[in-house]
Amino acid sequence: MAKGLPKRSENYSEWYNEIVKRADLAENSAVRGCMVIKPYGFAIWEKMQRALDDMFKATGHQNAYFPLFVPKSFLEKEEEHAEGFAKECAVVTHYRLKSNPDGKGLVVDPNAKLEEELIIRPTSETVIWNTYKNWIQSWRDLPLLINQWCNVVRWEMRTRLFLRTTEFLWQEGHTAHSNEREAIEETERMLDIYATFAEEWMGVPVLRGLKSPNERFAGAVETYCIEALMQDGKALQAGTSHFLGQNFARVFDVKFVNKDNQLEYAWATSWGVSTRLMGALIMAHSDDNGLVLPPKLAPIQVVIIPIYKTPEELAKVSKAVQPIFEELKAAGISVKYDDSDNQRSGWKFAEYELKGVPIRLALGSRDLENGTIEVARRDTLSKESVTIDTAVETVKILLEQIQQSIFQKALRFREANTFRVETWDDFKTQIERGGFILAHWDGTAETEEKIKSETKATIRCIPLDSEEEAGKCVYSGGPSNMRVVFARAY
RNA sequence: CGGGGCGUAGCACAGCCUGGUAGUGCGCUCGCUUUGGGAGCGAGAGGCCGCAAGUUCGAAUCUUGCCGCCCCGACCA
Repeated sequence: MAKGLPKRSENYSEWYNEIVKRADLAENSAVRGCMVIKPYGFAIWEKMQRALDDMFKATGHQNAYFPLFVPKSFLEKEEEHAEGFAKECAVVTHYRLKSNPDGKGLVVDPNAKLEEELIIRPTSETVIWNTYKNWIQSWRDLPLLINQWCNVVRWEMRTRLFLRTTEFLWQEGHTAHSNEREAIEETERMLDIYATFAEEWMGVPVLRGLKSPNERFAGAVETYCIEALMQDGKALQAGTSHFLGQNFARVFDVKFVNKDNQLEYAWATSWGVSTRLMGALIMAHSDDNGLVLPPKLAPIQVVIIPIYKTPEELAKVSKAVQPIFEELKAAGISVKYDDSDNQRSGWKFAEYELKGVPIRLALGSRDLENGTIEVARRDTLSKESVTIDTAVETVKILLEQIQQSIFQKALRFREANTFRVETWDDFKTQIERGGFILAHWDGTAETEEKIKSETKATIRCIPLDSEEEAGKCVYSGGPSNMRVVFARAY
């Protein structure tokens, strides 16, 4: 176990915080609720960005950039949207400071009050649809498939590194379509991309589903989401894709002439994932030794550590390492040879485990004699010695295996922690133990609200693949034709 | 905004109750010995004890006020 790291099973949130800190991912900044993402953490985020961006481009999307500031009048336009975000907006009211006439420092210059307040974007639907008005005239302008990578600000009461920060990084896609069917297809396509990314890149299995009306994005007709289960039994919403209908087109007057020469409002979608994915990644796989990274997202996939006593010995080891290092690099594998002499090898072992590096190779004089090298995998902590000439091949196979294996492990965990529950008593007992609960729900907001206030459990989603099944609501006993997923969530 | 807790070296903390030389561990610097799972010994550097006022011969310690941070709720990607 990593020295000084709290045990995952004893205090999950402390464990989480320590992993974030000790693995050099991020830290709280001096600015309230904001975080500093450190280079190692950012390198992981960049890998996520690149993979997602490639998927967006492959489905015809283009990147663009829209303003940070949203005039208050924009935000007001769509009523539900405005109401949903009003409580968490940072507002710019002035544009100038001046020296404090009563002493040191600066004060807001009262003469520099803005005529209209500017909101720092909590999301960009309004600025973007205000722009789309000028971009869309004809059905030939559609579909318009735009994404932007940016930061947003939501003034949350309580924050947690990566999971909920006042400012966070994300991508938000905003598309416009000429008809409803195509917009819904887009919404589902993007959800699918998110699910694929979560499972194949992050190794995090997700449920795909619809949000209940209560949990829907403010201003959306339908919100699709992917939900992941963390190791402490709590759910994490990992991505959302919204079908916005014509709501934003209507309030921003985005009309186009269709093929029948009729004026029509455009149909909208929006979808996003954020740096919260970093939190999901950490919580889904890591253990008492630190972070566990899927090879596809690891900034360093293989670390090579020399074991030596004297400089001469190091020189010999380095010479033996060199061809392996080059070959791995040539194979497109990100490899680091850590021959720094300010730490001992045992310290390095622990350090790279803490940082989640998937594979460690260790080579010492004993190996030189035997023509072997030690290969250790981070996910299982198992070690084996292989002959030096098979090392590169072993690494290639192992990287694949680890990627699969951590996904399978997370999947088994989710399966073992998903429960079909029939009675309210069982529900209350099970929710305390964590996990996903599949239960019948009468479909009313009242029941949903009562369950939430009595147990802190929310409907995470109505799974897309769930089958019709007659049953009785676990709370009210009312009729239900489908099970929904309940859990406590981050 | 309610309820708890904490501000002392780069980091983690003790000391405060009962006022009197500023401490410990980690980290850092130097030296020697070590080196196949977070090395050992020795020597050293490093402090406006959160800020301000008060009580006192004397305050890290007592009193009051302020500021900041963390945890638990309400809010949430």
